Amino acid sequence: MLRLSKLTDYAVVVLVRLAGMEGVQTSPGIAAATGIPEPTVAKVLKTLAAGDLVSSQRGAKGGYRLNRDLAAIPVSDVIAAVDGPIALTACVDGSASECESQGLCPMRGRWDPVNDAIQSALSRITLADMQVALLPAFRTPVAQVPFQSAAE
Amino acid sequence: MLRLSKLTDYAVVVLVRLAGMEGVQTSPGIAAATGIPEPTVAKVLKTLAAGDLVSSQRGAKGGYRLNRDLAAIPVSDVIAAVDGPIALTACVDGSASECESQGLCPMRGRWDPVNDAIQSALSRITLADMQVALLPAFRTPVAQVPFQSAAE
DNA sequence: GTTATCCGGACTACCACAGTCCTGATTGTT
DNA sequence: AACAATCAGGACTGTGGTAGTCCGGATAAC
Repeated sequence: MLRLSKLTDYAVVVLVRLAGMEGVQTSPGIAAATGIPEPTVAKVLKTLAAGDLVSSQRGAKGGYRLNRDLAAIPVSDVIAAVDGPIALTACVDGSASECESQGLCPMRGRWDPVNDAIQSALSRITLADMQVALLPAFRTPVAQVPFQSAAE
Repeated sequence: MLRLSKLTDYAVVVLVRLAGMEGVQTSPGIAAATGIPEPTVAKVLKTLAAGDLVSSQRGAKGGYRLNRDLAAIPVSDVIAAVDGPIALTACVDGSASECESQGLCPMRGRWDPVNDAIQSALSRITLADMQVALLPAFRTPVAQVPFQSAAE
């Protein structure tokens, strides 16, 4: 299923929100704006800060600020920051230390072309691309909106 | 991390092995040849049979046979057969039933372009491509095993 | 000094996957 | 006809990672 962590999705939402405002924004503020629970938002932001996607400012009146423009952030960067390096299988690159029986370990550099293809595909899609898909559905008041099955 | 299930990797190994022989092959035989535990091989083969990638023949002298050539099997098909439909997030396609608050569900059709890009990339890589990366490493130890089923 | 905020962990509950096993159904062989 | 070999389709359990929360400490504005 190629599962992608929910945190990564949250990260995209948070980053887009971060891009929409001027100054720094606080975790609680973003949480309120996005509907994502505050502790989770905080966790995501900390992760993104560690990945150099956002900058943080401590203390009162502190908050987070986007480092680059949305168009300069490929999805692969977000995934790498939140979920770690993009790799389909356990032992792909450097972690080829203990692959059971070294000789016939089924996993080899075999998935490398696949990894590369995915990495390449994800590098070409930026958050700006995802933002446009987000806009029509977003911005709608949380209230009302019985069932706006927009996507698809 | 875009984790891919181990079963999918096993599936590739099994399929490549299946392509290397002429007649039908049994689960125990493939298990011995690949080093993958027998029950796991059986499970993978059953899954692959359900996905129409291999055909099965019951009874004594039964076994499995590859349906298409390796070059005609894109990786995406294997992943879809083993891990289910390729989708990065939980609610992408039909499962848009209960996305928490319907109004501001962060996940939308937003990841669709990403999904499409990955799907497209995976469709262009076939098992034949992965086989070449496998060959040099394979063929080594554990050979010797005379798993030659009785008559052949 | 007080307050608001980020930092960096530790921590728990849960769910999907990995792997095994069991009971049938099918088919060739004796 | 009985037997043996094989696949079919489950159920089942242990483990690992993810999701989500929370706490004490550091930093900076007022």
